[in-house]
Amino acid sequence: MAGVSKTATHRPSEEESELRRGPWTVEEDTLLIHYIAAHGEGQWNILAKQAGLKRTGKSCRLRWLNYLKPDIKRGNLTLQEQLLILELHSKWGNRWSKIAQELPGRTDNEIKNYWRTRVQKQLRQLKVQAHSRKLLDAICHLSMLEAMDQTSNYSINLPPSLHNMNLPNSSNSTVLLPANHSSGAPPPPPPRSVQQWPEVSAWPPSPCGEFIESWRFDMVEQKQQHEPVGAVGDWEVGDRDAQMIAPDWVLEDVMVENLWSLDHHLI
DNA sequence: AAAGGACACAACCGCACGGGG
DNA sequence: CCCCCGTGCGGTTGTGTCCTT
Repeated sequence: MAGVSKTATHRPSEEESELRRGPWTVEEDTLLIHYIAAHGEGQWNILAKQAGLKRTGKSCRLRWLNYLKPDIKRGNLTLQEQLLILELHSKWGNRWSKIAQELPGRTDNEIKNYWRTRVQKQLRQLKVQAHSRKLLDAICHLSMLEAMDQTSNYSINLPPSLHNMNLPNSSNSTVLLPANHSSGAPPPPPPRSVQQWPEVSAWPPSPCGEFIESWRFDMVEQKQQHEPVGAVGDWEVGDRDAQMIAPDWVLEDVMVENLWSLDHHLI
């Protein structure tokens, strides 16, 4: 990569030998930031020259959008963000930029890296089938489990897109998420009604339980680093939204078609 | 302590698309 | 209609860091 030139496709120019590649230096970052602060972004090739950067316009644009832009959010993805990525990927596939639009402050590159390094690894290890409803089911279980986690010091607010999923409305699969905990306070303990709040172990076994447990463990490990609730989305969880997915729920056709378009050889 | 492997992430690449000349 | 250029996107790779043996 750095210092590796693909000369077969590289367009030669008189300045080629001066073009820098690889990691950006602090000085380059400073140049780019100051130039954009004064002149705005866009016209990246011109920008690169006028700013005195020995980089391609493309490289400048990428550096700005993925790293230097002021509203870029640093740090680990929150649970909410991870769940949203899972859900959106199930709908849109590898449309990283589109997914990134739903996560303010996160870049498509970051989400893509997260998916390839974390999610795909997990799916591969657990041999979760692509294009299976199991995984989406697991996501819903996972959301619910996290929301009910008594040791959690944060609350989880499902993204609106999850509320719009085609969930069944059967009486034995409702009201598993305590409503009215979107203000940042920890979720209240669930009422001990067996019918409404069955013990986790008494729930219908998830078709992807191993995946869930693995994922939960992964998430618990990250809890120390989580941002305060509300730092990302202000998703509200209302009574209507506090519904749990049943094990036999029906996927919308479009979701089935787009579900987990992972590389088949990896699964 | 050292070596090798695994992992995470920044950065690059090719390609596609749209607008302007 | 064609060409050029800027931009955006998804896939891939290089490299530093962490982990394991």
